[in-house]
Amino acid sequence: MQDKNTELSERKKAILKAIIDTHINLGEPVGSKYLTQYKQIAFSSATIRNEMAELEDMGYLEQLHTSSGRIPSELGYRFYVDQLMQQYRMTQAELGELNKLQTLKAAELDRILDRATKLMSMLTNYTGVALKRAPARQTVARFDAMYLSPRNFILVMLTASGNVKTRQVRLGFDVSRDTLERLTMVLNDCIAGLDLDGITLPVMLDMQRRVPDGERLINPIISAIYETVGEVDDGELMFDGVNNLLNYPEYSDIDRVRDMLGLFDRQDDLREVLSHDASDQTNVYIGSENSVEVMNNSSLIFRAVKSGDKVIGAIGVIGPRRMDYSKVVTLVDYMSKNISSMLEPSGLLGIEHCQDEEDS
Amino acid sequence: MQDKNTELSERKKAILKAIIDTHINLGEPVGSKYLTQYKQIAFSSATIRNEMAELEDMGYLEQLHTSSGRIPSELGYRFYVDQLMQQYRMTQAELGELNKLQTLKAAELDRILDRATKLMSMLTNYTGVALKRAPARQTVARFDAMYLSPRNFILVMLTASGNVKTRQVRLGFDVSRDTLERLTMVLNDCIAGLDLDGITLPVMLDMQRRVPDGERLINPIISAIYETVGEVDDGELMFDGVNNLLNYPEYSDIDRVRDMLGLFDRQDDLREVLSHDASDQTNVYIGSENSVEVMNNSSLIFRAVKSGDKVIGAIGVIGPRRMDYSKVVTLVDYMSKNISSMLEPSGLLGIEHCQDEEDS
DNA sequence: TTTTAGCACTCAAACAGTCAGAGTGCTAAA
DNA sequence: TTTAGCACTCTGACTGTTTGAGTGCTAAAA
Repeated sequence: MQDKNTELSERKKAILKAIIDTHINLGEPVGSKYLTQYKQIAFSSATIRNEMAELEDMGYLEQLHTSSGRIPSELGYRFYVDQLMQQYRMTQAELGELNKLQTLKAAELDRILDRATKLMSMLTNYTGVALKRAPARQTVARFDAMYLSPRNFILVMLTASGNVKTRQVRLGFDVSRDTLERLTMVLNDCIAGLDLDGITLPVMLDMQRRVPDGERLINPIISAIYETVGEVDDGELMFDGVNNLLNYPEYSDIDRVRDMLGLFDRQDDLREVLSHDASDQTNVYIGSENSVEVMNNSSLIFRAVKSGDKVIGAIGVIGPRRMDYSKVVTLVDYMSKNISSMLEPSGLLGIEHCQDEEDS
Repeated sequence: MQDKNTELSERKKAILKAIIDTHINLGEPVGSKYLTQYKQIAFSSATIRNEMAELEDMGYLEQLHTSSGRIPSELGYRFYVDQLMQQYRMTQAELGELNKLQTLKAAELDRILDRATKLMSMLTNYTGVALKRAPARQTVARFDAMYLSPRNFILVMLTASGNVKTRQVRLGFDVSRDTLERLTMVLNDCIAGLDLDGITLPVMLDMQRRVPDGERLINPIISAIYETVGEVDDGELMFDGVNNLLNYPEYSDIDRVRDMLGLFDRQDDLREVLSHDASDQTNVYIGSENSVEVMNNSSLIFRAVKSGDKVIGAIGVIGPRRMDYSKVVTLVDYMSKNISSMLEPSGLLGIEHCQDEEDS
């Protein structure tokens, strides 16, 4: 066992890099003989073998059994990501696809992230993920109502974070257009800006007094609001291209597939990870560096998406441990910056003191 | 080969039923000896063997190899579903879960179907699917706008089919509240009720004249409308519990899993099937009765969901061919009727001649 | 001192052979 | 018409063998 502090020699680095590069490509253990074809490594297989043995002692490589080639260990991948891999150069086609996102410049964040996720999965052939963060507390900033018929209307709610939620309300009795208008006014007046706990009995009684038919009307409205806004909303998780993973032999085991599908189904683990970073860098979690157990054989690369200084989400890619780190890091980087630049802070949360101005 | 027209003897029916019941339970070929434990079949294994051989000749059973037990053929399942299986009795727990859906009585169809899908997958342990049909032509019945800031507002569109779509619009210049109000009025006046092809140049020019700042304002608005309403919308497909399927040995083959995930990913095949039935009955597609090739080893049970006479969607379950038909048919039946009854026609599409009344 | 050729060694994967067990079809007796 | 019994078939589990890829080590070459 050699001293860990020893810097790796250039030759060792070259060999390690070559091993990881080919393993990422082919997915199989790499043997000493195979490496002789690289012109950067002009030595016999025997020499390479010695180096490989040392690299294994140092913890950068692993062997499945005595007579198999080597595969990179997590430490190996880590070193590769930190120091070895070369900058990926995006193709024109890739740049073109990525820049298409600009078309959605004026659209909602949901839509942007959704498209971005699809794009990432398409360009990388892994699974694209994105998280839209939920604000700490959901409050409705503004109410509006759309009259349909005497017993039907649509309640439109704009949350403080700039989301729009709608909810159809059906009543057992008739309501006039005027009443509806009055209702919107009172809602904006009394409970806009309050979080759900703020809607106390006195508030409700007050509203009931101020709206015609209030005794019958207010209660169903409030519960509609509760249902819609109060939905457990820890942030929306999106993903695309889960079945891309099935093309990699790493996921040919049915249990692995079950694990991954479960991960995407339950969502909470991923959400936890993705929302737990506000830094201005691209995170690379290799295998078990991630605390989520079912991801121990996968890697996750993601980066926060910001609007100004505010983290409003994250976008990333999940794939096998032997992922094309160079390419994925570059793409995630570019994509995240791209989206962030699309979201000038004035745009998305630009609700200007709407409450004060509202009342007639 | 016996005459197919011959009615099956009672004994044959009992044996066939027993075979299918146990195969559905255990998932393995059923042998003659195993069947002797049923008290309804009080014969020796030799007798049963003879009957089984005949049932195979008649096409109801199949054998994987000479010395294996029998499994039901598609014809066998068909006969079972049509004549043999007994009525499933829902448990109290199941009924309770199903009836919980009533809480959403006043909610949108999306929400109802989404919950219903989850419920179906949960109760059956297969995959629940639902389709919300798209109307023949998407038109916006009503516009509304919510002012956020001088350069930001939210456009709320109510489609003719009762859906609400929202779209944030960000402008490069300031717009006043009054202008926005005027804009809504003009939109409702000029293009509400029109389908997208109806928005011709003259119409747009007219609108530009009638709104302050119209030359700059109308164009981005129209393209926002196009983008939002014109999205390819063949009906929304939802599903839940895809990974339930992984628990069945039928799907332990990675290619099968890939096929199924692809089916849910592409959506169009399923959408095609689910939207192609307006009957008042529960459809049972066994294996290759379904034209979708990747579903040849699965079964699909679904039923249209109606609002009055109008078919507005469908709900169903996908599972392995040896599905618990009795249970699933009963649940799908109940669920579909339940939802249909929640949607009195007056409720969901109850927009009453809104266009005429609108103008000031 | 470093590199390399060569050789013995190890292990997985593919293949063939054997065996037990489950289930069958058929025949002859009940 | 039913059934006991037997010969037969096929799968799956297990074993042993072979092949080939790749290794570590040693001794010679550079």
